[in-house]
Amino acid sequence: MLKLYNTPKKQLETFSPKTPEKVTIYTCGPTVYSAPHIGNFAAYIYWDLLLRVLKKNGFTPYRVLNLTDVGHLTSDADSGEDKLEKGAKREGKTVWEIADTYIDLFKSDFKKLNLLEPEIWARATDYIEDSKSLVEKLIKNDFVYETSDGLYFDTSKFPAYADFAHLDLNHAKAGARVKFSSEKKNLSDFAVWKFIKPGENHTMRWDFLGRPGYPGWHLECSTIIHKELGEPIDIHAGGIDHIPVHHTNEIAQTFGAFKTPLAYFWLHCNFLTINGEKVSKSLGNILTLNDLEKNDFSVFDFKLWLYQGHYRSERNFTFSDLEAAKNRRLSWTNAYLVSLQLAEKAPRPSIKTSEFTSDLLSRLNDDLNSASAFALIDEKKETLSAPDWEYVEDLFSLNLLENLKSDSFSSLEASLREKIDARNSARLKKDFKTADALRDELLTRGISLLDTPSGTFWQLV
RNA sequence: GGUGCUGUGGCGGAGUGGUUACGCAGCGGUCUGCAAAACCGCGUACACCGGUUCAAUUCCGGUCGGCACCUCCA
Repeated sequence: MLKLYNTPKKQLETFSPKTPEKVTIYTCGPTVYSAPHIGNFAAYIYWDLLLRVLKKNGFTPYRVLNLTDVGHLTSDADSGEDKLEKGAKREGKTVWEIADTYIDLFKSDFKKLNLLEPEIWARATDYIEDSKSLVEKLIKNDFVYETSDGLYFDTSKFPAYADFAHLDLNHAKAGARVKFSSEKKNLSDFAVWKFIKPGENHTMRWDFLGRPGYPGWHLECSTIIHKELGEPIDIHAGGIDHIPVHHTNEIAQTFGAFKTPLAYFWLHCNFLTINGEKVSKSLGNILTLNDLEKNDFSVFDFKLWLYQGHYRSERNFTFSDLEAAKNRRLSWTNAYLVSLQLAEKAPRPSIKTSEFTSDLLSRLNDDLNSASAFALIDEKKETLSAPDWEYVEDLFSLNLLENLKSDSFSSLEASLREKIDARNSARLKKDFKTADALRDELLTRGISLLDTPSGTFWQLV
């Protein structure tokens, strides 16, 4: 029985989807205007575990991941510059080129991490017509009003507006740090569509209501969910930062247009800090997957590091902690290799399998408690069979055998076995010089030997 | 200022009203021809002050920290 923490309810709830054969999931995707960093990927790594746990529970996830390639202003107050326009200016490219570049980069990093591909990659600009018709519904239902710079959602017409995030609108400090449009009726009102004024330079533009404009940044999620999944969906997931504004506004739009809730379950992951500071460009502490690799880490070390904690806890990234994760991962790799070598002749009893795997899954079913699941792996790692390790890989996709490089296990095993047998017969003859020479030779290839009462095994250094 | 989260041994990090995970690092030991990144063992932690209770790290209140969001963000 899978239990998940449902943000608006502030408690764990048993997950049961409308249709187990098609669990509808929407995970908020990136704005594609600059290189994705490890903080961005933390979210997708956590949600990947969610998908894999759902599968092991017999569900079939159907997931949409959006790519925001338009209309994302530099400020939630619907003022400021469009981020893509800004990126284009910075790099001397068109906004369309910027979007393509960073979508490609995002997808290739996504693949590098071995994350499950969504059923649908949804580019916001592919849904402009649908977005327009959603706005038309909002107009028809009398939820929007017009100002000089766009169409705004009147949040006072949605009585439950503050409920989702438990907002205290009366105490919100009006314009404390954000200057807001004086034409707005309520502080929390937000743009669903922005007008492009004559002379204003905005490359991405669409005609709507007889004038040029572009969609507000909350709009695409409501639109895409309506078009591809049909609300209410089973799970809507995203970063913790989206609770008070973005998700609150999505819910308002969907209610205004369709009079229905948006999702049954809302999952939010916490943020990463790096060396105790928030990840931000201005602090200059952005790290990409590439930076990890340049420092001699695998992206899977990062994945393991993340899963050592919980998705709802804030995590502080340091390279020395990543080192600890790397060492842990190597020890799992070696335990896995020993189980494979045993499987060649005397496999470990398979009775362990069902017990271990069900225990592992039940720990994950407790709100994706991967840290607890990892503790179980460590406790049992000396007794796990090769199928047990496959199960671990199914869930966490840590690519434990990554460092075998191009060699497959069985070809490597065959070639190493010859050397190992030669060394052991030298040892029997007390020819330790030859035996040690063979051991040293393997060591230079990154292989260490493990002599045990039940035979000699090889491992990676 | 508002809102939310949080304070666990050297570091990281789960969890629990009473049997005190797990990892990394460290130390000690075992196996071994010698070794070992292999195995075993060790450290006796839960910010502080009250309260509830037979019993609190775990519940409640307060104090003092830390962080995040309210600015684009996952």
